[in-house]
Amino acid sequence: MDIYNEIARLNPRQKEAVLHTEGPLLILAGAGSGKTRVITMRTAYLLHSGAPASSVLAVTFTNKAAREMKGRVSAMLKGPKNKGPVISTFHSTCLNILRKEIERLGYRKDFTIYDTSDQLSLLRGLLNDVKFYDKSFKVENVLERISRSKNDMPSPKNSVRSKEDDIDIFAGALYPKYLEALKTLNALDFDDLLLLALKLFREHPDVLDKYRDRFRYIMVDEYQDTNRVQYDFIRLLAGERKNLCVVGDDDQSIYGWRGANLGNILDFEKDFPGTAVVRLEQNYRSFGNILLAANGVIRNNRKRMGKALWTEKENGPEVKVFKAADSEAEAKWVADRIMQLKYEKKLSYEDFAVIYRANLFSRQFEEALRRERLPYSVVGGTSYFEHREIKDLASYLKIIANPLDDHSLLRITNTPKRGLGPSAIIRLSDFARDNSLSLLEALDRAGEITGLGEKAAGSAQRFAALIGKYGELFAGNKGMGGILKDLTEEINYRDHICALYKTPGAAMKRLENIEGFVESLSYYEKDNESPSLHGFLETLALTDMEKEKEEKNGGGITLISFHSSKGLEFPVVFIVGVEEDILPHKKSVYQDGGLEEERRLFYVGITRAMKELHITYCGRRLKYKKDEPCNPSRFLEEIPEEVIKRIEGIEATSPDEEEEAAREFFSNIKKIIGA
DNA sequence: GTTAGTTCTGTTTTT
DNA sequence: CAGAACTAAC
Repeated sequence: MDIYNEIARLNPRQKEAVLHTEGPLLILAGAGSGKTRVITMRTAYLLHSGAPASSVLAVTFTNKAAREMKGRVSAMLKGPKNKGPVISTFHSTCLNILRKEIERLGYRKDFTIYDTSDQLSLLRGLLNDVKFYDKSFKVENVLERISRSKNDMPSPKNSVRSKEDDIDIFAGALYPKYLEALKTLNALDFDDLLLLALKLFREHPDVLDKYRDRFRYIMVDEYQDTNRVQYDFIRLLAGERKNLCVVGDDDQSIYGWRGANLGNILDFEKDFPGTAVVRLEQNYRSFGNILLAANGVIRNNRKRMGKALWTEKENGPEVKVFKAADSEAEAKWVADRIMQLKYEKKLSYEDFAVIYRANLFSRQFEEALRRERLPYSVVGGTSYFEHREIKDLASYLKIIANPLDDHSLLRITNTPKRGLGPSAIIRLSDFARDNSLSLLEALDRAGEITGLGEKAAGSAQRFAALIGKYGELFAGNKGMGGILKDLTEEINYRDHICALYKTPGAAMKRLENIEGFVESLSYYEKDNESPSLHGFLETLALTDMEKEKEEKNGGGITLISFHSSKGLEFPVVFIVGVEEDILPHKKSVYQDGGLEEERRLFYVGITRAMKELHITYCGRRLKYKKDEPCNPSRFLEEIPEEVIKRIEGIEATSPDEEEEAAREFFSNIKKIIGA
């Protein structure tokens, strides 16, 4: 049997994790400890020892992780090519359940999913009719609070709501309105997907039983990133059987700001008595010195399970710490160093990564690399779905798929212009409200509205008819790409875009995006067994459309943020901008647990490196407009000095910072006295 | 309904 | 400084 051979090649800890199939299991998988290998093999072993594939559920956070795991599992189960286990993200797992059962909760089945930008614009609209709207509250912050309260619902474990500030109170006041709005729009936001699935389990034991009976073995990846709702969901699903295996690394929890609850992993043993804990501490990725640096840093965190990576590999070169005069010098040094190493060690560009705290830092490195003609690609940044034209077209599809979605309809009633300005819209929405109609129905019956001009009424009715017509066309579920294309032509969207963007280049780009969007619908249709408009919209909302990204990532040196780098590895890593106020980010220092999370971020960065690690910081840096001196990060001192080799840049730190400060001081005084 | 001018604010990001 | 987001004026 092949699988036993494979298992025999594992280290003792790994083996233990793979062979433990019944009862709760916590795998603390350090960076580079062969985690993916263990969980795929564990899955294979489960199936091999007789568990039906459909009884195994593996939940991940990202589509990427799910895809990767699926690929590796199916490669391992080369024999019978029948259906594998269910491997999907939290959100799509819940969505699949809701699609079948949501009517139990009094929702309609044809709901649509609102992404963050939908949520924001919905909130903006709501904000306008709220009294105490303090403009210093940003919609984003309000949404964050709302989402937060959705995610850490009070429960015995965290009922203490210590800090309540004005935004909290405000968000609290808005919360019910927001929920109500979503409900009437027949829409769910991302949080709802999880929350409602949980509600379903809580309120309908028969449904819960059904799924408990089906999923007998559950695995959760990146468990340190789970929030309260996810925790409850999983715990319920695992039920009495508790064949629950969670895999994670408390030291790599870097999404606390998004609601991840480190307590979930720290308290797992308490919550599931009899848990077997397996620590995977042997690292197969990095040279010794890199691990010494990583351990040295992370050791300073108090809230953790405790774990130290070790390796059989040699120590390798020291960690280079470079102090640059300024950010330009930093970028140039990195570029030069890459050229040199590439040549010396015969590496390829793909072997290098530059890791920074915030995406905006990518710029200086892009410039330096471009100057030296080194190929690179930037990971992250604004997604293509943020583009207005994509959102417009998506809104068309949404209202077609979900006739109750007033909000999406609102976005496009006058896009492109069809003579339905604000006053007409107000009349229409009033009419809808007074007669408890959806906005679309109101448009259809615009003729009955007193005070609405004939022209506007006609336009509204024509528009409603258009939506109705395409509703029927799309209901056929075939040739949807073509139908969408017809739609864009019928509404003259092309002209709209050309009028909007004056430069031909910009307009061209937008038009290409539109074409791309139509293509992605056609592609979805071809790729899917039973395609539907709803299905497409779900894919749109729930997947990152990785193909797009991968095409964009044309190889070369990788420029990436700490957050996105998690899970990746590179032979040579440069961690840049390791300065106070940047790496422990200025704002993080005040949040509780903030500093420790920043430290974990640094730890994640360090452990990406396989062979060589470089850390850089600047003596001074352009901040907004001013050139300000900066200090090395406090985390640097936590790296054991013996693994470090310091390199000083040319002493360009102005020999007398004091003199400069003095000069500034005097010029300020001059200003004050009005000289 | 658009356009130009003004103010403000600068993390991390998946679903 | 640069980009977004909001306002005021055409």
